[in-house]
Amino acid sequence: MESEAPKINVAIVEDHDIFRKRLSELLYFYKELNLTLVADSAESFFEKLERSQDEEVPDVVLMDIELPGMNGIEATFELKRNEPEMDIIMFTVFEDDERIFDSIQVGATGYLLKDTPIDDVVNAIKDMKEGGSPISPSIARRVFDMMRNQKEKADTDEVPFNLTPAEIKILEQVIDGKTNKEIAEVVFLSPWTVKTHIKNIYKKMHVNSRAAAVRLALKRNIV
Amino acid sequence: MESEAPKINVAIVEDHDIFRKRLSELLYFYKELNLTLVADSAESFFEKLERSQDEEVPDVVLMDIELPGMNGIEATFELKRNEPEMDIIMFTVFEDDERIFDSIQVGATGYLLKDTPIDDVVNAIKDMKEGGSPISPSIARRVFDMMRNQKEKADTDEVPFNLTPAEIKILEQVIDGKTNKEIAEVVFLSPWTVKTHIKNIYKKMHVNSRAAAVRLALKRNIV
DNA sequence: TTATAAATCACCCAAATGGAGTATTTATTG
DNA sequence: CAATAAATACTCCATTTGGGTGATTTATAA
Repeated sequence: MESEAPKINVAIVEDHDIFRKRLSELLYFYKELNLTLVADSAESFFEKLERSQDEEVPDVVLMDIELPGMNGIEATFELKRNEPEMDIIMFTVFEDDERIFDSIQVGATGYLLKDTPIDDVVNAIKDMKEGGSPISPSIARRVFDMMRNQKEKADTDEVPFNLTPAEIKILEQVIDGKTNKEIAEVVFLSPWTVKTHIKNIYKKMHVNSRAAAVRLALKRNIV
Repeated sequence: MESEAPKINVAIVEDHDIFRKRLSELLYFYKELNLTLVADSAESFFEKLERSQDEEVPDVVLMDIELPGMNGIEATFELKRNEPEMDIIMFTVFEDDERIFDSIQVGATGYLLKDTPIDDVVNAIKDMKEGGSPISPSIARRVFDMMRNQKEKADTDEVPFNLTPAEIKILEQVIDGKTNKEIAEVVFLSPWTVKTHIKNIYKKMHVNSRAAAVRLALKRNIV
């Protein structure tokens, strides 16, 4: 009965040197885990992720929210776009509704405060791999509150993607089922420019196909 | 002042031998027209259309509704799908609401009874090329009536595409922005089957891209 | 029983798409 | 003035689509 379950690959993204080191050291003691990737910024995390071997790709990411450059929520947004199956725990000292709500929106699986004991963090990681969503109790309370009056939040969310006027114009054409070339003729732009706009639209809307963009745009009447 | 305007290319689709011949002969006398394509069925019409040179492609089609095999309304539906700029006059001896309504729906530009004098037919053709929609008076009356209580008709139209259960299932996946391959995995089918279904969906929905299909499906909540 | 519709799988090919870069110009705003 | 956002244009490349054709199986209706 050596290792029944495979080790869980864990990554840490944390800019605070002392906290990062301490967390790394502590996690080494847990044989169920395999610390494969440690970064001090979202940017370096993505770089390292690209270069990592298959067997080193993290299953779980402990993501600090307050990061220099790209913050943890943006990073999670990007990460879930490309690696939807990766579980991400947001780590923060703050517990404001905005951050909690946004984190959930962008696809975080868990949300822990930084004062969570290391044992609980490890349990959280294991819980997640079994389909759970570990959340610090104080955070959970906030989440429940938000759930109760989700209406306002939902309304706030109706002002979603900050599409520029040019992008909206092109998105409308996409919704009409036009090809890039056809759109280019309508708006008097080069097809390449149209393509660039569409790529930017995809990034902002968090999709990667016309069909998905149309669906989202109609759902949140951007039309 | 020879030929100010270019000749209008005209096609005839009519299975009744005598009527077709007579119409062809009469049209020859009109120098504004250029009879380039005469067929006795929708099928042969499409065949000939494919093989016709650029300068022979009809601008206007005189389409009989009562045809053996594919009827004139279906043929118009198909034709407008591929040649939206082509003007089609429906020709028939009947004047029932169903046929009139369907003809308009599939994109016919004009609707004439077969007893229309040849001069009027020629005028109808010229009218159409100037943006008009020639309609026999008795037909026009019916159309106006339909306009007045369009509500019922519109409701009837809300049950539009007879998609099969399998097709609906796949359309839902398309709406979710999935690729054919991804859909194939979800529904346990080969990607080729998925593709076949999607092609059939397009035909039924009268579209030719995922974006357009999604838009239509959402507009008429097929979801 | 013979059409007919539905569902399934397959191949070919041209066109369109999505993704990742690079680069210039023009506002706008701190 | 420098930094930033927006708009514009272009290249390369792999993947996906859309369209055409053809074929088999099953079920249902004429």
